[in-house]
Amino acid sequence: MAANRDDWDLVLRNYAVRARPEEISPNVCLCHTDTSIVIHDRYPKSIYHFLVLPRPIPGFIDVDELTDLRTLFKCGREKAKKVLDGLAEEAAKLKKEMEENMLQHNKFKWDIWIGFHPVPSLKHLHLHVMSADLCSDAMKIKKHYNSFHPQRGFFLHLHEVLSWFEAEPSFYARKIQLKPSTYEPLLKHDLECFHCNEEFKTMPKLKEHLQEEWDTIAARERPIWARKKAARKRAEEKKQAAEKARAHGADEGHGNDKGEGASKKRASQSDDDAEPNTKRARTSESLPEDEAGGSATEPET
DNA sequence: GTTCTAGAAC
DNA sequence: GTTCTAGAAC
Ligand SMILES: [Zn+2]
Ligand SMILES: [Zn+2]
Repeated sequence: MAANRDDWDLVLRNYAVRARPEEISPNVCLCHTDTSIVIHDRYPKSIYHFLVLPRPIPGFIDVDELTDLRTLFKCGREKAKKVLDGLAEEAAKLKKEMEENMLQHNKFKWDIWIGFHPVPSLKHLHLHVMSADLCSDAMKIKKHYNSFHPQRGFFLHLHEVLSWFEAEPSFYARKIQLKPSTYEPLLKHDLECFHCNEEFKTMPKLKEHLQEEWDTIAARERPIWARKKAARKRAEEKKQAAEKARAHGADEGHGNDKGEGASKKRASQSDDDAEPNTKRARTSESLPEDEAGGSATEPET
């Protein structure tokens, strides 16, 4: 079962066909259902980067039909829709967890992209669910960058793919061909920042700029989320104080039933715990609990 | 998908 | 001389 030079493109399929996904290393596989599994991208191209893989289902869909988007559409419109809806549902759950993790570890949350590559390198359909930053050590070459640029056209957003089902039959028919020749040239496009469209001549320059873009957003957003958190905390304290006062009043029977609790805290403080904006907290891709430094063999894309 | 590295670009 | 890209991988 050695990972030969010849089967590098089967990594994802090998996960998808596992009868017991729970036996896959937790450093690789986050969670699974009867119809899908969620794994870490082994070479994440953003701060958060996951893949949702559909599992073959006896009597419904087999592994050959799940090679990529093109083979999925070839096996029928209704079948394709069911698989995509299933992936969408899983991605929505994952997105929510990612946002919670962002707030917890980065003190703010930012956009999340959900989509496919029309011409994938690895076999087996995989839905990318990734944070919108493209800041990562594994982001190295132009092809990587353009394949995830949200407006380049190569990255097919899930909502876009789903919209094909609502379009004219001729449009649908054309889209589901997913011809490599229409997509591959997009990967050669000049390097442009997806935030501000500035052009860069080399990847290192672009990467430096992308980091600055993210730092700027973080510095802008963190104080906002810190204030929200502080407001929630105050509201909770006020509520608890009110309950305590009510209970106390009932016990002693000396309540002046004005309904208003005792809490009158007026924090003149501007911000409880506004983080210093310079912070570059960079939580890794592990979601459920912290567990950086995973060294297991995670899948690549 | 990545790694490795020749040679282009600066 | 160093940085960076891009094509082969038996
Ligand atoms: Zn920019
Ligand atoms: Zn891929």
